[in-house]
Amino acid sequence: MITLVIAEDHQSLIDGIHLLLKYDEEITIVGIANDGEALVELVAIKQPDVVLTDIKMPKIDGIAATKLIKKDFPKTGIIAFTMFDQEEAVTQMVAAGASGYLLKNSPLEEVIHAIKSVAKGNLFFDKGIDVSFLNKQVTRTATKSILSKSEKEILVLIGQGKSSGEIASLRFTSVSTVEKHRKNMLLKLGLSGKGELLRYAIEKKYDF
Amino acid sequence: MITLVIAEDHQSLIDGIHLLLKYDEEITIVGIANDGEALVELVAIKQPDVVLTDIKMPKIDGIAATKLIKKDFPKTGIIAFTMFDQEEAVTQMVAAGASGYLLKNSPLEEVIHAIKSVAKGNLFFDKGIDVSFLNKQVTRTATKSILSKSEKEILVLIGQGKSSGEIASLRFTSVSTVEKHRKNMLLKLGLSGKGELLRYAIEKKYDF
DNA sequence: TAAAAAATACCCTGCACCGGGTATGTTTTT
DNA sequence: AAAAACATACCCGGTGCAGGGTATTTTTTA
Repeated sequence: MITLVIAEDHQSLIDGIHLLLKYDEEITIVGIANDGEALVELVAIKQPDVVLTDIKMPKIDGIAATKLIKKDFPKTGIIAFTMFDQEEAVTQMVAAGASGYLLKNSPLEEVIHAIKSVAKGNLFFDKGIDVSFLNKQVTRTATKSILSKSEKEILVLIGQGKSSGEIASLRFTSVSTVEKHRKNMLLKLGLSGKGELLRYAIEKKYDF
Repeated sequence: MITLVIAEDHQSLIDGIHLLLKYDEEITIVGIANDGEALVELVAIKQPDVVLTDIKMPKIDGIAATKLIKKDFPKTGIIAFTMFDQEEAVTQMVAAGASGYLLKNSPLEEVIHAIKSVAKGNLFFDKGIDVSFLNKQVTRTATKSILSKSEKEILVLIGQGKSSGEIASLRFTSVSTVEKHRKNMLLKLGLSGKGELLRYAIEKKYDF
């Protein structure tokens, strides 16, 4: 018997999975959460074999929730169930400790395959996912640079529509510093042009 | 017997609805589309009683598809099934001719209620929807200004990260004209500031 | 057909951001 | 302890866009 906890903010999809697993002998749903915070608490109580979770969720997103769960319950198998097939989302979920990645535009039966596969300790990736870059991850670990703490803070503020001047005031630094961080981010992210940082900030925020 | 066509780009949700309606005596699914274009074609062939459609879809979005369907088959009941509860999305769907509006974070059983209700000729709105503004629509019709054709085209290009110069080349007009349209849009939309048009363009594009 | 709206195009000012540097102190990693 | 990364702060030049106008032609609506 495989025990399962689902985290997903669309009740309709949860109901669909419920119907699907209703007559399945192997899998039992032992809990449902509508946001990341509830998920982490629920896992601590129920300690399920497998967790199926969305990435974009209220309060805590799926990536952060996965990290928290894996820290306390490393043997829990976690499957991401989302509509985003972007490389970065997959990479971050895998880095957080996920064992599987499912797309919402795949048939619902895939959910069963994924759960059973992950419960056995295997990995499961949707066929729509390009896993080739997971090798690159090793290479990338060196280049993993991504953004520093200050840069991330500034990026969030940019996403909120703040100007460099406003950001400088909020962070008690000079405008020069903020602009320097902006330029460094553009370099790191391989972007160029006036609005591209704002675009990046908005899209990242909205995606997961 | 109620005949139903579903349009939705997430196969998993379609499968869920399928399971739900499998043993329902009243409703039969006569077709499924994964994008707006396929939906319009399918409706012309099957002429269903009710259509359940997402708003955000490839090729043609749900709003445009609804208008096309209503033009040729006005007696078809159309229900929007989406995760957006924003006033503008609801208003536009209703203006396009939709008879119902369901949210994806509602229980799946609501789908049955909505379909049966709309099949009888009634309207059905999810309880999560604030319908109070639907009265305002009358008032708004005068102020319906929204954006003109050229303005919308330019807004889409802005959302794609194009600069005013690039947009001018693409549209074979002068930069002055593009900038004039930008300023008019800022006024119409009540926005101000450097990145706000880009932000608006990106958020609208992602929402529906 | 007259009036309103949209599309076209230009003027000027000013500012926020980009692209390229340089520099220095701190923190983190090796 | 040495090297690398980060955070801080400044310089200059250039440009794209906002904010404020004005004006003409075409299209749409009343």
